[in-house]
Amino acid sequence: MVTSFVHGAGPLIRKLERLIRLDDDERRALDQLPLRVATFDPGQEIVRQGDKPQQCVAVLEGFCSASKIVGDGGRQIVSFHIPGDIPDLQSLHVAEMDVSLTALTQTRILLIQHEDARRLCAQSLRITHAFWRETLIAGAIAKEWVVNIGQRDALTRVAHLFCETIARLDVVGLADDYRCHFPVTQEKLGEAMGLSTVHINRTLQELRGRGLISWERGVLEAHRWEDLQQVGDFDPGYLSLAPDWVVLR
Amino acid sequence: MVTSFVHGAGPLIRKLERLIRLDDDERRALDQLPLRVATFDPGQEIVRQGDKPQQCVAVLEGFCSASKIVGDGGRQIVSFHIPGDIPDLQSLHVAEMDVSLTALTQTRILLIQHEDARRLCAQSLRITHAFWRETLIAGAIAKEWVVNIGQRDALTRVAHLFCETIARLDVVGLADDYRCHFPVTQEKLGEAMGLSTVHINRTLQELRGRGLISWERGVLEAHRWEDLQQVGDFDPGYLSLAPDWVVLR
DNA sequence: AAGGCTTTTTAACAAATGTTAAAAATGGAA
DNA sequence: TTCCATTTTTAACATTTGTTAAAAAGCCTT
Repeated sequence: MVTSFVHGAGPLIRKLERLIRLDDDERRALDQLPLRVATFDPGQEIVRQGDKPQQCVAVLEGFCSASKIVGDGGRQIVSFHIPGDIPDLQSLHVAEMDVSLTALTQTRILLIQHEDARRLCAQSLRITHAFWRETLIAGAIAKEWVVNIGQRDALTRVAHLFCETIARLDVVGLADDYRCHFPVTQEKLGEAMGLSTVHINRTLQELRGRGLISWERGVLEAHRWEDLQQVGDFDPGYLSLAPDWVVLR
Repeated sequence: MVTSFVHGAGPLIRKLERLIRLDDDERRALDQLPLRVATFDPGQEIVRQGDKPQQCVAVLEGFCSASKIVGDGGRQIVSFHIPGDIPDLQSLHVAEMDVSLTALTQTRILLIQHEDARRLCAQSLRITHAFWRETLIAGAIAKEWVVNIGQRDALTRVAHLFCETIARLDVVGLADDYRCHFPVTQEKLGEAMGLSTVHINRTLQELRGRGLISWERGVLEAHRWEDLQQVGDFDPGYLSLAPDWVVLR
């Protein structure tokens, strides 16, 4: 892992400001954070299940997955992470990583020492709430994944994931006209959806055959967003937070 | 819904002290909370998906489920809640309830006004962290449910849920020698596991036939805990937090 | 004890998805 | 360009799980 010190809290500040308003003091505190950046190649593990990390990571560029290994050797991807996500914020409170984070593409990661994150929390209740809100969104997405895998057939399930992905990327400006980067193999998609690679392939052909999507060379496009939402039984409500003035005055 | 004012922050204080240490000021603040208790009959909805509640609930007695409805009318239970849980704490930050909470048994619920919870957070960083930690455990359980439903076959899946339930009830002193109340119909169990009632029944017979469990009149017992853990591919790590001194000094 | 509702169990069959293996296509690296 | 590895696609078949319906058992109320 190659890391370098940087003075670039910009992306982190923008991230937190999507979660909650920050005042000048808070922005200044974030700006003074000693941050490092690390780069990972596709397939590299960023953090491993069972690790006891002393830092959190924020995705600057690239895509990652969070996965757990089961007894028989299978792997379940429990979330995909996109730029702006802080996928292991829970490591501030949980002793051992319950998932592995793996880079799906060339990925740039911001490293935030736990110590620094805790100092920030102690200094600013609002930043604490922002962190908490980040983990709540992750929890809401996880619950929706339970529903998706537990109740929906393969076609609906995959359509739902595509909708979720486009919706989340849109928030950070990475989806343009229902078109986004989605650099995942069909095998990975299967691991995320609890489906075999072969069945994923069948399902994709059906979605393409219905003219709902195209997905080539890692670029996903929804051709008829409304219809895709309907086929995917997708309602984006679970992705959004209450306005921060409800929480903090 | 019948409610009555009470002066009984005791259970709430004990709950939070399982999450983080509290000092006298914090205990006093909790003690002064204007709390109400509500009672629900089996099958009654405590909070409904889409609601915008002004309060959180803490389970004092009884069992509840959190579920989401899907487009075709199906229902997925995304979590079971036991005494000590605060199942809708996320409503402090999320505008609309993303799940419905339903009483599975006669249930006593403590109501905490959002306003009061927010004041507590503003007064005590430690209580904020305690709340955050509660939601993180819920998130960890949700991720494990994704794994359970996505990767494990029916037998393993149900065995895993039984292990999780016994382990969680044990923490609050409600499991004795791997024996606990688990007042759920096979239909509900199916909704939780993404399996049909019929298949749940087949699976239970297999578990009983192997002498791993008994489950009669709502009382679940693991006869050979180690073996049940193994069949259920259960590792309780995801249920526990870092000691609080790691987080706050 | 009888009646009626809910829950569990059984059975036969249907459908969705998994498995294995191989062929075709794709994309880098030399 | 060619080669090699990875990924996607196809095919045939196996297995798990779902569906429907009805019977049996359990449980609450009268």
